[in-house]
Amino acid sequence: MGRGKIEIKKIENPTNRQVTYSKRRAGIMKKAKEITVLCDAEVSLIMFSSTGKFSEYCSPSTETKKVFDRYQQLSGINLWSAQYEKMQNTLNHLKEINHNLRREVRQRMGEDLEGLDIKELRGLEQNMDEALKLVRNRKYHVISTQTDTYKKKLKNSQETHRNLMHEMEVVEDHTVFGFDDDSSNYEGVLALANGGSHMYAFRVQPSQPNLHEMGYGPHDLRLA
Amino acid sequence: MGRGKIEIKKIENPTNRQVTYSKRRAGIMKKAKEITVLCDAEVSLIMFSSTGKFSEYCSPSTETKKVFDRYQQLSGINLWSAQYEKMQNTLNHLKEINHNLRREVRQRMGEDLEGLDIKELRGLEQNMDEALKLVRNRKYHVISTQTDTYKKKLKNSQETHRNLMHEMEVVEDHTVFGFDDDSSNYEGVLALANGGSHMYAFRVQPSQPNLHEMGYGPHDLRLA
DNA sequence: AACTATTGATAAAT
DNA sequence: TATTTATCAATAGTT
Repeated sequence: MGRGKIEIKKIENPTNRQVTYSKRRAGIMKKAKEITVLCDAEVSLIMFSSTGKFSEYCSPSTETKKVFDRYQQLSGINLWSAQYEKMQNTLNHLKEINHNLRREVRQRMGEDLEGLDIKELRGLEQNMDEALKLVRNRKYHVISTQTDTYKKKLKNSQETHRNLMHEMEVVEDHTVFGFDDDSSNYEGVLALANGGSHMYAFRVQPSQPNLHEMGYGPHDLRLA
Repeated sequence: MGRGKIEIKKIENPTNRQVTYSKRRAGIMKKAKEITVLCDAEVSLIMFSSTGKFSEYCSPSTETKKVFDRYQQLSGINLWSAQYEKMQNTLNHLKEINHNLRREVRQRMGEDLEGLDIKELRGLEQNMDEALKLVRNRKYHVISTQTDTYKKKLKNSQETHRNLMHEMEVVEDHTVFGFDDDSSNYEGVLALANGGSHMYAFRVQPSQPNLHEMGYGPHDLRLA
């Protein structure tokens, strides 16, 4: 259908090939639209030119995704099983690690110790003992830091106050009660550090509720 | 192109429609093949007739799945977005929980304490202290159980031995050295329980190496 | 399913 | 790149 018939083989001249592609692409598109309307068919047509340009037609009643889904069903080919499997594996792997981490935490809380032999128990005890020392040290460090800050603040406000008093004395020749100069009363901070009955606020908690959706329900840690 | 032109609208006569579908389907298929060869293009054509019959053409250089993949990339439409996103969410969620669990474990090992305030440190210390007691109790329990077993075994073998000796005495009228009857020497077991310098064998370890594949490399706990 | 008159698609020229 | 045109291809209606 043109000025002389052509042999159906690759057009070597790139320009010519591109021109022919454009024309024939338009032709096929038109045909696809026509068969869609005339015959009430569903059509998905995807084309890539040799230069990589992409064009598609999809019958208006549907969308490409739906055609793909239907294609999957009818052809029996699962188009994304590979991807799916890979993710599923990663997921299972993460779940396993998660499970083990949970057990680790539980054991470090003194639960779930039935599976451990003497050697493991001894190791755990030793490890926890050392860790406890580290936590204590850290606590004391934080307390002393906080105490220093408190001392400084106190000193500052005392000075400010004293200055005020002094000014008042000068202006009104009047005496008011002041603070003790001794600032060794940071027992309050220590009391704050050791008092109260709050348990350690477990930091994983906020994301726990949704765990049930992933089948972790029965392993709930109830850590707080 | 036929005996008189036709209007492009649905053919109401079902027989006619089906005939036209067959003819035009063959036509489009041919066109698809031709453009594939002539223009070195990649084509995927999927059609469903109004009666549900499915036919496809796919250029020989590729396969339908590849065309779909490419379609996804170029069109920007993620065909599997729904399911993919769902899985991705679950995955991220698991990762987050994992991360938190790791921190929890690290904190219970005395690391990573910088982020905790006094109240939290106090709680952690208290919790670990109580947990440590539980672990110790469990250890002693296991030790005593093991000691009992040891005692029984010892008693049994002593008895066996004594019987043997007795028989030998009877038979050969000969005296040999035996065991002490006192079996309170389970210090050996206790020594075993407290001796050695092995750290607590971290039970998550076996599944750790593969973590790198999931981008957890830098968070490696080095717990053993 | 085969035929054929007719329209439609398009290769080459512009 | 778009338009034109001569020619071939597709197909609607018929058999």
